[in-house]
Amino acid sequence: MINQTRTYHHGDLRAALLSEAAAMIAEGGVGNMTMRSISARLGVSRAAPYRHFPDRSSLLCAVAAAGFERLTRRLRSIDAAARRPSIDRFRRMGDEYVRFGVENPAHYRLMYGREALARENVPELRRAADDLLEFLVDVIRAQQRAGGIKRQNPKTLAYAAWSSVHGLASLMIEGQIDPTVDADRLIRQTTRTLLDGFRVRRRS
Amino acid sequence: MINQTRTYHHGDLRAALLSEAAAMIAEGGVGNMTMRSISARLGVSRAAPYRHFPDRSSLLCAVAAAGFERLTRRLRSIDAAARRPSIDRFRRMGDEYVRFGVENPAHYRLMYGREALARENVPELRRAADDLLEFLVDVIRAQQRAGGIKRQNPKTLAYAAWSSVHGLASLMIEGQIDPTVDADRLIRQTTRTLLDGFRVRRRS
DNA sequence: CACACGTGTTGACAGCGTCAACATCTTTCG
DNA sequence: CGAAAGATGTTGACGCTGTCAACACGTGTG
Repeated sequence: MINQTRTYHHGDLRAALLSEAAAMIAEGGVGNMTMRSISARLGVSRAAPYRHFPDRSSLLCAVAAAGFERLTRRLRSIDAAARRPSIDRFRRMGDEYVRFGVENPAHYRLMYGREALARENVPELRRAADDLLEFLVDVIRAQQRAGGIKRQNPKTLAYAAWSSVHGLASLMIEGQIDPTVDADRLIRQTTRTLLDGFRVRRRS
Repeated sequence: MINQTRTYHHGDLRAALLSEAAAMIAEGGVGNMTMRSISARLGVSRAAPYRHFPDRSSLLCAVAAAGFERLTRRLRSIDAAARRPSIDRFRRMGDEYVRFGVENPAHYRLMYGREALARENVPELRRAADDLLEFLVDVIRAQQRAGGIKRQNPKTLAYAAWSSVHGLASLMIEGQIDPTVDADRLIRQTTRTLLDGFRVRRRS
């Protein structure tokens, strides 16, 4: 609005679409972003977005991929904060994962939802999700080397950890958790229990 | 007055809608069930379903609730199979939960998805999901009495268990799991790791 | 300078959920 | 027994959607 120089060409419509789509989704869910409404908000005609994304699904996929990248970066920053792998830091990464979901419910839903029908055909999204898993596996390998968690196939353990935090985030987002329970406490206790299962087994 | 199952014009349109909707969702996902297409398949006009459900969302909610009931029944049947709570049977309930999701991906998605916008306004659905949680808590209490798992707030443990199996089911359904890994094996290992975290803590 | 190409616009179409008005069938009850 | 009441199904219409074809404009390249 400050600088709205009226030009026939928008300037960088593609980037504007990505950012505006994310904003609209955060405001009112995925259904809030229609091709017509986002065009109107950006001051272009309803067909203009189709010059940058073949269809609505593709735009959503790109937003979802950006979400995966943001999540991975956030987890990575925790991992990088300390120099040696501590088991507690691993647990706090789990907390952080869940918090990301709870803080960005609509975006998180989109990342894992089936809204993006063509997800198989969008390598960008596939790679973003794969990067997250790969990062998880790396962290687990480091923890195993440090002797903090049991020596099982790290990928299998990564899936187990991912399942736990993703499941908790999903349940919280979808309103399946009793609102009277303390959310932060539940998150912490869940990651603790998860970690207990990851520790080196002390056979009875 | 509320004489719900009486055959007037169609026969039992309400029941037919529920069953046909479930079938269409299983065939092609939630988006495959449109009010117009389901009407056509049942040989009624496009507005007829509105005599039984106020809108599409409500019909979906009812189908979702039926899914929760079916899932709970399935888990309950495992629990009832043996007379005393065994820790392995608890684990196998987790396997069964994940299998239900994988076998009914579209239905499972609907149960936990936001497709049903009015879910808060549909007590039937709320209660069906609550029943599932309640059943989980009961099972965990029994296991605690039998001394198999640690004595922590059973509801907290139930949420942790639910998170794990729901998360794994969700990841598998959404295609986030490397297709080269053996699914059954992954499920078993995940529920094992989960259970390790539930066992009585043997402090180092 | 011409021309091609990337980008934005307009008009149009079929499909959707949903409502109001109307039609038909069943039940109720005087 | 018959009429009124109510439940159930139909039709027409509206505004919304995603998307395409045809057209218009600006810009960079030869």
